[in-house]
Amino acid sequence: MSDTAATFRIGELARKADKTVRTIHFYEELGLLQPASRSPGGFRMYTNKALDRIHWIERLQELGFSLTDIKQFLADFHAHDTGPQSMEALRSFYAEKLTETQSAIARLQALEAELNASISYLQACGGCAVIEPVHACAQCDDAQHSNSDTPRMVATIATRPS
Amino acid sequence: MSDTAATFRIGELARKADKTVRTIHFYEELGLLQPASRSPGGFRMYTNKALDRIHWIERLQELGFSLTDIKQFLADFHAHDTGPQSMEALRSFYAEKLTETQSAIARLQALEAELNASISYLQACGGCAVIEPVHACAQCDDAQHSNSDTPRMVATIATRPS
DNA sequence: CCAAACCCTTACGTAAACGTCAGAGTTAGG
DNA sequence: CCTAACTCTGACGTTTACGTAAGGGTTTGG
Repeated sequence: MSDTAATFRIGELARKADKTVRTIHFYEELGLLQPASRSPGGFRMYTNKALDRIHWIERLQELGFSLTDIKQFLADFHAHDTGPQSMEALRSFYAEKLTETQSAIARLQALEAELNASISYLQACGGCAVIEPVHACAQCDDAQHSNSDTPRMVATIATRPS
Repeated sequence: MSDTAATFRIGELARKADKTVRTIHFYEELGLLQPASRSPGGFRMYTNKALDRIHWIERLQELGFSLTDIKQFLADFHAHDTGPQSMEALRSFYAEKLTETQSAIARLQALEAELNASISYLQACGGCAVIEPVHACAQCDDAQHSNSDTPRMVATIATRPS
């Protein structure tokens, strides 16, 4: 939690958070972030809490939430009467995303494996003497890449745009 | 690689690929997928190769490619004169995405850890007797969750929308 | 040969997450 | 007090990946 209750204007917040001013305006339009106060002239004034909030939003976006998901959650969160109820809402919100995150990881790892297989298969193409365009590769049975089948991610593309 | 050179119309392809007809039209507009032929009356006719191609597109989308990225790659791929050159393009294309995939996995794993920490911290809130709204939780120092600091993803939100 | 089910092309619509003016007011430094 | 730099509130523009609808032809089973 960033301390020091100093307040600053939107431009500085934008710099600190590495967002554009427009983005911060936009978050406010969605109800995701309010300035701590306004200057006499009407400028939005923020504290470091706003920074934390923005980082939190970033995290949730990385987890695959849309901004309106987040807005929706914030509404739910504050709709409860007691702290424990709100916290339980937060917990189940996170719990749900945890399982989604885990399956996302699994999917990416599967893709990683496919990429690795494809890459090592393709490595052998470097030593190939074929001078024809790539369609010829469809019938390739060069001993170079002998052991395994052609990976799907290679086989599929080495054919003319059908 | 799906075999049997039977050809079918776009509706069947859509069913097999679990896409809408519009999506397949759209892929064609982008140059990602051409029908193998047209019926006398002008209907698009496809073979199972189209299915493979669609699956390939799906994979790349999961890897974070936009459809225009894919279009761009296909252009590059076919722009080479020899098979080995094209294959090298494919290899470096995949190699680049491999590292991105790996860091994506790392990021998600970090998020997974944060979620786990937050969830187990929040578990303790169930036994809390506070009846006030959630802002009271900001000063919580209940012995329930004694050991660790409040996780960032909890601390940030347990404060009023500032 | 007839109708239901499909498909064609053309073209405008949509949601998300901002980008980009425009015209006017506000602050901070000198 | 003046000016450069910043901010304000609209409000329309942009990209991606399709959705949806219109006004037609095409296929195929009976």
